[in-house]
Amino acid sequence: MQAGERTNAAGKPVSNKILLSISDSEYNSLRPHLEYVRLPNHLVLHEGGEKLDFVYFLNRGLISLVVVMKDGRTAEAGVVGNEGYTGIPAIVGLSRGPLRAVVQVTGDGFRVKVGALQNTLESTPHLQMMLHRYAVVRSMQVAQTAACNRLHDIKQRLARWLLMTQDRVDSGTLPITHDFLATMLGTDRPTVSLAAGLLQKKGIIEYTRGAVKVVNRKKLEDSACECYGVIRRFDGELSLK
Amino acid sequence: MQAGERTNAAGKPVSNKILLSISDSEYNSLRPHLEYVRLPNHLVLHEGGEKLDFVYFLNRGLISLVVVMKDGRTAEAGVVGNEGYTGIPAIVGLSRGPLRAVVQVTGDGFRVKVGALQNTLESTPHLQMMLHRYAVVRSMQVAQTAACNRLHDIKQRLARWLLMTQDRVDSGTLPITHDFLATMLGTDRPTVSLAAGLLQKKGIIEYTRGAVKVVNRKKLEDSACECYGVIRRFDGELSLK
DNA sequence: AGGCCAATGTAAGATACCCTACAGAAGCGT
DNA sequence: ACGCTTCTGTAGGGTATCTTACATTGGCCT
Repeated sequence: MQAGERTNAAGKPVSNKILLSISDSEYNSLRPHLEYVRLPNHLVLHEGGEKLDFVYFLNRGLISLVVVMKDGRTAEAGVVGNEGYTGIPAIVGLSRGPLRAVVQVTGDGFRVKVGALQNTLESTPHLQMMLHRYAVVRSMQVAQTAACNRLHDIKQRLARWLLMTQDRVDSGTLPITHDFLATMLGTDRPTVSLAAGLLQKKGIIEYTRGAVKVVNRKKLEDSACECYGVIRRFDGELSLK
Repeated sequence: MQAGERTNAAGKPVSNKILLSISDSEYNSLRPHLEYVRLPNHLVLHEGGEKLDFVYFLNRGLISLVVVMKDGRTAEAGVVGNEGYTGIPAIVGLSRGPLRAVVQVTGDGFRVKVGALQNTLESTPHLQMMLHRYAVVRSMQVAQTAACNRLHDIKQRLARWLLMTQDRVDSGTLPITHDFLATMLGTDRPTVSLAAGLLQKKGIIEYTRGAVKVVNRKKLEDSACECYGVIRRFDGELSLK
């Protein structure tokens, strides 16, 4: 193990940015409670409205936060990568969260029981601040998404979504079906197929069954709305100070 | 002054729920920094992207939080009433916020310089927790709005918006123009006029120049999407614990 | 190879919404 | 009363999207 690397009690290495940003002593308070977890595609970490049992700190991969309406229609409200964690309501003492958290890109991370985290937080002010700050920054991202959902068309939103996702994946290929995209983008499958088909015709992406490959990143950025850049810049706020 | 009432240093009474919820000692720490302010319609408390100088605690009225795109189009991402405050980013040390905060319903409240609040917070853990909890709850509301903007049509959203606004106003009449509604709902004015005209034909609302009156609250609720109830219930989380 | 299921292509009709333009009406000041 | 400004009514064309339906394809299992 190299100097500066962190692991949990079982020796699993940490690459979550929040866990890496705190002091040794604060990290050691939390360390015994970190349980390593693999996060396979489409795993639901939390169902909207249910009790929050765990908070998840991601090492790799991507989690989608999704609002589910009564009729089953869905729309993504935000995403979480290794800069953050899921289960924000738990850190202010709320036992339930309204959003579905689902793995969008396979990865791994650590989970902590809500009670254990709450106990730990009393003696780890810096960690507490980082968790609160992340909550605020993500709220900004959600706000931008709210406006984007209203003001930008499906082609722009699809491009934005692909960019945001690709930023969290090592390879250039994303394991995604049109159907899944539809639930994220809050539309239906044919509409996604149509928009994706246009991007493909322009040589910006290529896709086969269940896999999208970004061919021309530059052009994809040109196809996206300003929201991609705006949201990306919010992430920068996390490393300030 | 009755027992249990609170005032600022100048004797102005407090009806903001957060300021009323904290202990005497914590309130007294903050009290010297509370400056009473009137909040007339359409006053912009904060422009998106600019420096956050003040945090505002509302007594009465309503503040809209609006995302402004580069081309000038806008959409509302959330609202603040006397249950909350504006300037959330400041409480986690961020100096700028992305949202425009504009007075939607005339009211009043108190403002505190960001620096003074940050200093005070170090010795007021309960206030700190209330501020953080409110930030999280509002984030839930914004997430619901994000999905609502995508999945529900203009009639439902208009009804929801009128309900949410009426909840913060004493009278049944809201001083609002269609044009202003359009910037909130992220659409154009004729679309608002059309939707409002339908509600009026059904005898649910009545309006004249710049004023909307809710005639049949019950039917208005039936016209709104589920998001009204969902968001309302989130507010309930603030009084728990 | 054959069969099956999931994923994608596509199309036609319906609808909602945007955009632009203009007319009418209400308030306000002089 | 007059004119100005702001607000609202409305219309018509264009576009994006939803809805539904069906055909086709690719991959996987046996």
